[in-house]
Amino acid sequence: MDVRLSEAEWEVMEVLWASPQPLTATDIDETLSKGDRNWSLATVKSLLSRLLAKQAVAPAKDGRRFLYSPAIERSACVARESRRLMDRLFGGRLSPLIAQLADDEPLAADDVAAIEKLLREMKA
Amino acid sequence: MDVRLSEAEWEVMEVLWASPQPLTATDIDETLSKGDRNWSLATVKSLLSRLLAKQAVAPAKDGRRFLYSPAIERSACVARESRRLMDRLFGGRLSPLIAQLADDEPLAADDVAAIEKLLREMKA
DNA sequence: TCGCTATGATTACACCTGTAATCGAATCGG
DNA sequence: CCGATTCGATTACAGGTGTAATCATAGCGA
Repeated sequence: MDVRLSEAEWEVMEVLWASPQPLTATDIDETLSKGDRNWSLATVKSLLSRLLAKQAVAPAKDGRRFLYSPAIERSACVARESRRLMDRLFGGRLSPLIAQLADDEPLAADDVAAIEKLLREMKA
Repeated sequence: MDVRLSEAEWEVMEVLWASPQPLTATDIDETLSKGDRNWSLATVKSLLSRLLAKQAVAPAKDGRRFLYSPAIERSACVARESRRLMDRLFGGRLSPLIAQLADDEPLAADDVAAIEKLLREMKA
């Protein structure tokens, strides 16, 4: 349940999360090759093995091969990572995080609007 | 310049960043022992060696031992880590990050107020 | 002066990570 | 039916990480 993903494992999970269908190792490799990642198929299979070991993906036998689908939710993983960072670097407060990021690079106008909307909804 | 810190290294750096004075390895070990971290002095010294190797801390000889002070800025490290996470998990947008964290656990009222203030200042 | 102690340096070592090669079995094409 | 291909599984291997023991040495206390 408490799964920690390495960065390379994340990349594989992102492909699975983005797909409505279970995928084969080859599918995943091809999708990744279209991005900036250019791993060998063997590498992708290694990562899948590790993800299987930590039960982050679920295998379904399809003849001689496997179809893989995510066994954990992206939102849960994202929540855990975000919270870790916020706790570790900002003492669990959100506003310094925002200040930091906004200071680093000005926010897009629609991003600001989205945040304001969030705050309004939160109060309701 | 482009320093990546491991989590254990971060803990050591936090102690140095929090101190107005350079510290000895023993000082750092004692400070950490007061927290939840309970490393042996040897461990702290190992971490200091690694931080020296990546030039994240600066040593000043003080007789037979060293006084250590940070050689990189906390804000720069924090900015880099925050941005990495935002890019990796939220496509570089801030609002989904906030939505995620707020959804995960309601924000403190004063945190909300701080964010509103930030937004107002940003527009000015 | 001489052993004890504190200190940085060196070495250790298991586990994680990125990145893959290889192996053995299954299958497909001919 | 046989060789080529395709899979998953196993193994590899260097570099990072957490955690520390050990070593050499320089000074402190008696």
